[in-house]
Amino acid sequence: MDNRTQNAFRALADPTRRDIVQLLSSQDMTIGQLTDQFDMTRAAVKKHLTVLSDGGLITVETRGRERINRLEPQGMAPVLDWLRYFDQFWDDRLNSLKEAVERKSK
Amino acid sequence: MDNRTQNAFRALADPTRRDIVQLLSSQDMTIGQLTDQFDMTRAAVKKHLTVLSDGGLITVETRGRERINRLEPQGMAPVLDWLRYFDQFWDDRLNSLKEAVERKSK
DNA sequence: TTGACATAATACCATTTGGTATCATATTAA
DNA sequence: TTAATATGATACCAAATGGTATTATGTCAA
Repeated sequence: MDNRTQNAFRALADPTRRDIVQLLSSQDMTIGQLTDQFDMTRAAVKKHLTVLSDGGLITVETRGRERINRLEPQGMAPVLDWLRYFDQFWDDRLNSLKEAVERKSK
Repeated sequence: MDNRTQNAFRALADPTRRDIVQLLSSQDMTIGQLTDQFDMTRAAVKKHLTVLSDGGLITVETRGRERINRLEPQGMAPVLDWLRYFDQFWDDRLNSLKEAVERKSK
């Protein structure tokens, strides 16, 4: 049982959590800042952050009374590894992904 | 609300369903054949197949009294598209993914 | 036509999930 | 020191989820 893979996939299964990941990709944020972006309580956002943390997708740094939530890029690795299992099935949408990465790395 | 993306991520969130996807990647299978691979009832497997179908990851072809479950590679596209959003965050595990695809396409 | 086979559908159940409300804790600033 | 701020923790709830058992439907073969 690969818990890292399971926890990462589980973390990405909820739309609010995927939105949080996108928000954190542009900027580190506190729970308070994140909560402002959603129509739910801070406690609910906190639960989502716990699931994201369990999934290895974010890390938290305490700074004074604030806690900075930060995207952990390596956390996506188990997901990418699992997807690679299906090389032979992917269509050219994956090729465009590949090309985008190539453009970036130039 | 992008239901395709949500349904695909949801479909991949369960370990049994990911196992089913892997099994179907090597061979099309009926429910009966799939059920043999798991320690659960046919009804439970059927539910997972419904979720996978909702997620666009499999298609079903009726052949006589059998129903052949087949992997639908394009179904992974919404997931890949979403992941591409994070180009700038990915580490070299993505590069190795890119390289694997390049090797294949030669 | 009848029985066996392959599957679908439904009702039901325990647990998990996503949310709220409330209370507790720690830090900053006046 | 005390009040405001930022967050954590807990109890609780409704709905979704993952499973079973049971019943129904359609197809193949003798």
